[in-house]
Amino acid sequence: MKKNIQQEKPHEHLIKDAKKLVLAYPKVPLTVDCAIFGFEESQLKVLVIKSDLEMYDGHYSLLGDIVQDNEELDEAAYRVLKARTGMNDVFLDQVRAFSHPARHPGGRVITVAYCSLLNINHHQLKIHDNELNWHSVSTLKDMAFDHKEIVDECYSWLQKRIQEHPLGFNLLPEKFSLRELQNLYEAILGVSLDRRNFRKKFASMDLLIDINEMEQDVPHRPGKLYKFNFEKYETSKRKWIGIDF
Amino acid sequence: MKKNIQQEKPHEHLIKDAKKLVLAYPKVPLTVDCAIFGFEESQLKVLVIKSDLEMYDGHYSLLGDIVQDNEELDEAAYRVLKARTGMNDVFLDQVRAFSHPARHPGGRVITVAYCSLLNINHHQLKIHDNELNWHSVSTLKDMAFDHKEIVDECYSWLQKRIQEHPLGFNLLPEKFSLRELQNLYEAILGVSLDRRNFRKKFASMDLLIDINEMEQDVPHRPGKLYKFNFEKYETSKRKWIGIDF
DNA sequence: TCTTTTTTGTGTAAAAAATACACAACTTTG
DNA sequence: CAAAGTTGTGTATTTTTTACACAAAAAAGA
Repeated sequence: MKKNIQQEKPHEHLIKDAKKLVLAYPKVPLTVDCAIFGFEESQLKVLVIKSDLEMYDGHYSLLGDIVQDNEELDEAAYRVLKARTGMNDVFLDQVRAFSHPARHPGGRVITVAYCSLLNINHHQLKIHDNELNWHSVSTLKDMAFDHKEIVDECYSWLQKRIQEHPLGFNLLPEKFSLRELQNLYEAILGVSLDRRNFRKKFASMDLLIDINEMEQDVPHRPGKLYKFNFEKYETSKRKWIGIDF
Repeated sequence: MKKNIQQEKPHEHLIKDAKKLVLAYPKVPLTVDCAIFGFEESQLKVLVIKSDLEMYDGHYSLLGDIVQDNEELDEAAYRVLKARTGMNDVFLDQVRAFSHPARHPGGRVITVAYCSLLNINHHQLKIHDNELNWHSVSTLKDMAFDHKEIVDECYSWLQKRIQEHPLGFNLLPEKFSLRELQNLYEAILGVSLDRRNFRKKFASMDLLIDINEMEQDVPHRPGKLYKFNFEKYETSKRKWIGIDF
């Protein structure tokens, strides 16, 4: 009863013209939105701009733009970032796509959210624009579109990420004190941490370079300054195996 | 020198017609692709189908489809999943968007990748189609489009996720033995784990329900069967705070 | 210049978690 | 009934995490 006649390569069903196929696909408008975080006065801030849609008058929105033809999503996000901050070499990572059909009042627009981290005090950064400003993440509300949801998700993403990867250093100046570093972690995670254990933890990682400089112009005893050893980190990333939930 | 005249509400720049705005946006074809994982014979498998594009003749691709008008991405992914597996209540989560302009030979198509986990032996699941089959993840190569990259990324995502969340149970039958559970973790993480420590770990979590049944039809001493206590897990999710990289 | 305030910098003890490791009992198979 | 393969369990060691206190340094203000 074995059937030996195998119907190999049923060529009759194969599509020859891929271009024609794609031309028939429905298309949707696609944007990127960037949650650009900064750290100032021991607070996590996010860069927002007044919405230019009348129905969202007075509400803030994230920086975003249309994705251009033949532009990668990462490129588009980076373009938005560069256009508004003038900065290069900024940390940027995709978080996820948001696709609720009613998320944009003008009709269906799908957006891909990006999370970006930068040092607010960087010299290249010039937020002259009155409409553009740093807003404390904790007091943010009433944003345009679904941007509050996007910020919330990017913030959660950041909270998790910062515990597992050395992202936080993107928010600090190149040289920083252990107190600044701890303030950063406390602000982002929303917890207070034991100072001695915090320092011990970073000491045991051995990824901070003591540059033998002290803080300047602080209204108290200055602390030592450190740099993060990105090079060592890159070469010694360890893979953690464990089960914990 | 203080300027008191504030230009409040520059209404002249606000956009009234959001619909008109969106109509002017460029549009792109958008798809979803699902990396549907299953676990069989102590191996992680992924559901693949022969590509229907002539230029990818003989190559496998993931299951995917166009995102329809007014369809959410999650919906579209779920629709793909349901159409091919007939299954409901399947684990599904967005991984990320892939947007390389040359990723599709027919022109620009952006895709959003989803990761799905299901029990291969589930009774509703019927992979009759000759062209559709379970392929071992470890031996997968030469896929159509950028689907190998997508699978790799979904697999990495899964490896990380399974250590922090109880996803793995979606790949097992409702009742499973500790050996099956350990085989699953070992296969996905690609490591071997100490049996006693593995069991101790799960015992200490106290999330497995001993249902007082034994394995049937195994060619050796049968082990106890357990269920995962999803209810308890949901109510007792703990937030872990720590720094480790 | 002296006192107050604030912050830096450090160590140890206890608890918890992770790791390494071995043996007896059970079930099936032949 | 012997052999093979697997289940189920405990303890000792090491590592990691946590909790906790005090002296010294610098700045600010009197």
